[in-house]
Amino acid sequence: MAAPVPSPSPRAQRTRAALLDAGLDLLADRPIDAVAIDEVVARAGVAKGSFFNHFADKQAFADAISAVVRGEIELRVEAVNRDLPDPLERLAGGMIAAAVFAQAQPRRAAVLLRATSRMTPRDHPINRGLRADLDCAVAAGQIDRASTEDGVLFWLTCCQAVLGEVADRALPPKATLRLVSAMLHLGLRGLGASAADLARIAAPEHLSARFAACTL
Amino acid sequence: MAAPVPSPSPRAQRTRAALLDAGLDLLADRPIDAVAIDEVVARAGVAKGSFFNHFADKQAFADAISAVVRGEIELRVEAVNRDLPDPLERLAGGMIAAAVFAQAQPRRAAVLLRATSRMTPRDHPINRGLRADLDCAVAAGQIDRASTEDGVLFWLTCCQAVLGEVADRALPPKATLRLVSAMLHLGLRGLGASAADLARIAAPEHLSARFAACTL
DNA sequence: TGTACATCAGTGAACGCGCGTTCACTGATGTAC
DNA sequence: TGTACATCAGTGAACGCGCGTTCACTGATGTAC
Repeated sequence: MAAPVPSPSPRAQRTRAALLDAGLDLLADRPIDAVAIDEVVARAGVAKGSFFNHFADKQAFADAISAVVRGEIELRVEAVNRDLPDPLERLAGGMIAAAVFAQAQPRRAAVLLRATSRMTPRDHPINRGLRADLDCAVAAGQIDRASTEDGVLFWLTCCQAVLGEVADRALPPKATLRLVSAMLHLGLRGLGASAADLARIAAPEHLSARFAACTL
Repeated sequence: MAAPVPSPSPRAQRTRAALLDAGLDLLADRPIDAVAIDEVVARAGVAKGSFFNHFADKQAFADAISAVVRGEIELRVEAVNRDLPDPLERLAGGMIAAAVFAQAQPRRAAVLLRATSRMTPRDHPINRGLRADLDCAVAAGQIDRASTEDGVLFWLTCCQAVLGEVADRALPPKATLRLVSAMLHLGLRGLGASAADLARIAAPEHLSARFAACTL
């Protein structure tokens, strides 16, 4: 039997959302240890005790907030890659999603950049997809046969650099597009993509369209 | 007149060094906010009051520690690049230094990775050198003409990925060399280096020699 | 639809301890003569 | 070289407040009949 999921009441949902919103804002500027629960509840407009109705402790709260932001990015990755089978385009989609998110929500991106420093462990779902796309691109002869592990590290790193750069410098849309185009060139060429693929995937007009497909 | 620098007494130097050592060890595992000054002084074997003889406050202490580690890496970069004029070799040298350091001192590398998350601001000396090498490589026709800014971001990011990977996974020397060779391929090719330059610079025997030149 | 009761979520006062910072004092190091 | 004095650095007890966590109570929401 499916456990009778005790879906939380609307009131509880509102309180939880208010706490998460407050936390998202506060964690954009400071690490979790420098944020007092008093601040969180004050900003959320709820009593201090309510905090512990929703989160076991401070760390659980921080984890929940990271999960929220990661989830938002993953949604964008799915959106921008929907129905695109070309593995190189899918790799590009990850970077595009990171960039669009950082541009639209620089403060939320900052939260993620601060969270546990380095991104996602080896076999996180987000990396599983990335690895699959890399393997697929190798199989299709679009990029060099090289260690997939190294490729994952390399590509994730490039995407993270874009996320950080756009969020830190609060780049406007135009500059964001420029940066993504440049980083796609650097990154995909590093993987061994052909000049033709590069020109196609990093072309500004093409990117523009993909950026648009990335909104929720 | 040069100010009569009041060079600290040997006793003071010893105390300061003990505090820094203790901090280096503790900050490898936890962020500064999660490290109590009591722990630092206990490990250093000095009285709590001494801490404030040497550091204005906790944050100044954390900054000093970051500076120590950054300095150690910079020394290795200088060592490995000494008398090497080829800009591509010098770019590789930065990555090699990061890798060797992370391999020899994974805990110190962890301190740096945790410190203020993203690396060094735009015009930090370490980046100035990197930018010069990039410009130089472009001028020599070894890599593509592209935005130097993007190149700095890209290369720094690759080096940081290597630092993190080697330190986090505590890679042994062999695996470290393998990773550096792979990341040099990915990174330098991304910048547009020729196949010949790549083969020369990332060759394992050549790298081995450079690794050896990187000790202090 | 109305009433009684059970459960769920919110409230804010209270607690207590951990930790950064201060300070008066002591001992060591260095300097002048 | 020896003595007196000044400065520098170390010491650890004391302080006090900030903050995470608890808890008894209240009000709201949902359910049974």
